[in-house]
Amino acid sequence: MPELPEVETVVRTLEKQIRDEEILGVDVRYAKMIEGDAEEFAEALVHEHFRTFERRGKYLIFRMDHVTLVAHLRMEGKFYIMDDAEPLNRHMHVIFQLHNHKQLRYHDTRKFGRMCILPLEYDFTHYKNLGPEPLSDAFNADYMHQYIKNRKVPLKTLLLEQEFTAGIGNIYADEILAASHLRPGRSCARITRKDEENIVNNTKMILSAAIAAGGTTIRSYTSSLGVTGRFQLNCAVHTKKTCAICGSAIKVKTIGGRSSYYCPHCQK
DNA sequence: ACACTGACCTGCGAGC
DNA sequence: TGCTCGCAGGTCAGTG
Repeated sequence: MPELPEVETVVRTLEKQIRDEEILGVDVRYAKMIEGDAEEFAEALVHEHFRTFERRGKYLIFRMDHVTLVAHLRMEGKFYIMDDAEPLNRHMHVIFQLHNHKQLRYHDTRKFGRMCILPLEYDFTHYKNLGPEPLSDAFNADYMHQYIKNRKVPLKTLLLEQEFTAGIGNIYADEILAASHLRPGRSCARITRKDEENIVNNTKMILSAAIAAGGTTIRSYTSSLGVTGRFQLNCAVHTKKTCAICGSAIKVKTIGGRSSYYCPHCQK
């Protein structure tokens, strides 16, 4: 379940670990992981160096010398940096050979993650119709007000729409709505201007707190644990049994096809 | 244009 | 104990 804060942590951690490292070879062990031709993917990356590290929504973006490498972890994707003498397991699907017997390994139990190659100068501003970054000034109450005009989807569904804002997943969507005292099933057509401001402000607060918390794990990073970041920091409602504020039993409801946790007392 | 559903995958836990 | 079944969830194609 890596969402924006986790992806940000992974990108910053990898930057520390493999910046300017050269790829000597690429072994794609599960071809469907690659969008496009897996052999061309591998060939395009040989002798390329990891130059800069960016994130757009939940996408990891590595600018190399002549191409851009893009990766999406989906639910369970993880990068590991390991010695090439370490045995591979059956969930390691893409292996990047580096110098000094080092390897960058992509691990994904459910094989949902994807990677692809794009041109070096590719502009990700409108990639896959992604909306504004939630931590940017472009994501504000005015923008939200405009966006939800003529819409009536549940707030939970709205927050998960990457076209609305890029990077929020199931866990943080629940947390943002809990902090905003709004139920996930509430229609976006039935909220006030003040609610819009609360949602925007709480989104920024919760995501930046999560990034700050994830960032602290960089120091304790060890290759055997994978480059993951700290997941699910101090959730108020997600997967909780009782509300930390009022003690009410947390309810679970499927909204937009996803389990949504909320406090029936604190959220209206 | 909008809204909703199923497919993609595998591991795990509940229930029988 | 061993089996089946449903669930987990990000994204996209397909349908209404």
